[in-house]
Amino acid sequence: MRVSREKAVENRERIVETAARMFRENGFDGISIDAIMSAAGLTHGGFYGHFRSKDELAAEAVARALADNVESQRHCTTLGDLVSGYLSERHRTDRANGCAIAALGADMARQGEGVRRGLTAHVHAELDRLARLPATGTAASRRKGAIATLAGMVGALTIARAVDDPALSREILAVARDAFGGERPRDRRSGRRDRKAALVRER
Amino acid sequence: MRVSREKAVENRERIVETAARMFRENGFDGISIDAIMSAAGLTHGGFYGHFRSKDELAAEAVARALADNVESQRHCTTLGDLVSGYLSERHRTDRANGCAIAALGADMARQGEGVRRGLTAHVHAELDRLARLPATGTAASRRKGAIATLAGMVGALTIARAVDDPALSREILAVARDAFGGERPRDRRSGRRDRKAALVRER
DNA sequence: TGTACATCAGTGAACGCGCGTTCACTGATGTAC
DNA sequence: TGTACATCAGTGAACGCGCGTTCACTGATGTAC
Repeated sequence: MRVSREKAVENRERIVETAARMFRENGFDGISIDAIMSAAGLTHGGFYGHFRSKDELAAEAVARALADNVESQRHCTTLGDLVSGYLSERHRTDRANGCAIAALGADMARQGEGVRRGLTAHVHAELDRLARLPATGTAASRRKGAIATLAGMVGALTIARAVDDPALSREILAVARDAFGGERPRDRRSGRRDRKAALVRER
Repeated sequence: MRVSREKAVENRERIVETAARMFRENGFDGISIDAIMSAAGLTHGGFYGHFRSKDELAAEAVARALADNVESQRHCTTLGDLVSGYLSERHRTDRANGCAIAALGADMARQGEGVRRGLTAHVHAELDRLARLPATGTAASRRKGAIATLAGMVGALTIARAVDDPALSREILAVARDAFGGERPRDRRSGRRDRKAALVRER
């Protein structure tokens, strides 16, 4: 049964949103077109009216997921806020709505052109954003800091999720929050650079 | 046709080794039992004489891969050596023989008990090892450093592999090498803490 | 040590299932008059 | 504005394929005498 053009656009939108969540939760190979379409309230047969292949949907879904990630970090005004949110227990648990890099990780490298292009653009943008947050330092040093911070966040979240031991998982998140500039709730006042410097000095 | 007990043990061994490489290269879902058995020089029918399921092989293969990772890092006497090797272009390219955490990343969290238990044990051991490498610092600060270093290495390698832009990929590896204590070939003499401190100071 | 037989590692066909994809069809929407 | 018809978004059955897994069979190995 035909549906209004407006409704069709909404349906397509809902498929992409649903896929963006389900791919992050289950991985690219862990979820079928049928399951995505069902979750979007449609049947699988209509899929190819919207997309040429599962790969094409994957590319759009990853782009959407990454755009949502940027949007949900928009309220963070300091690096500390951003890192604390990223390395929170909540983010560890909520894979479906969290960072697509950490959720799809190594599988990204095995995906098609579309997915990888979207990811690359996002990494460029995210590094620019992270480099703009600190108030001090040269452009070069801030870029280096941005790369180290992004790598640390993605790695810590990936390991914290993979590990089977809740105490170790919590420890990894807490230490990484500290090391990569996150602020603890009770301690919002002190700046990031102090704690980071302190950690390094301790070594 | 039957085969000597000795040969059967060798065959099983070869299946695990082959799987350890192929899973890292292609992901858990990206490679079939048939493909693994063929690569090991056998036919798929014999598989269930050695393992109860693909999951069971995955658990053994991951354990093997992680043990190989430890073995191949045994010659590293300084943190700098270890980090430089981990964040090298060679390691980025050679997924099949590299770090299993970076190669299987987010998929680990979606695997069964066996895989995750093996990974958890490895992370504990690897953190202990990393914490023993620096000559100075308290036990607590060295453990924190170990966690930050492991997270940074895994994240940097994951992103460097996923990204579509060779220049960005190289930059991420180079900066992470610097930030997480790797030493550049031309500069082996200066210790890790100096450069790390320098980077932080710049900020 | 040699012989006869039981064992069992490996083979290849087969099974059932779920997947990505295709397609004839339906019926509400959009359009031409 | 109302009517008749063309369009096409969505449906559900079907296709072909590859997967994990099973199984009857083979023939070399291991063992009992």
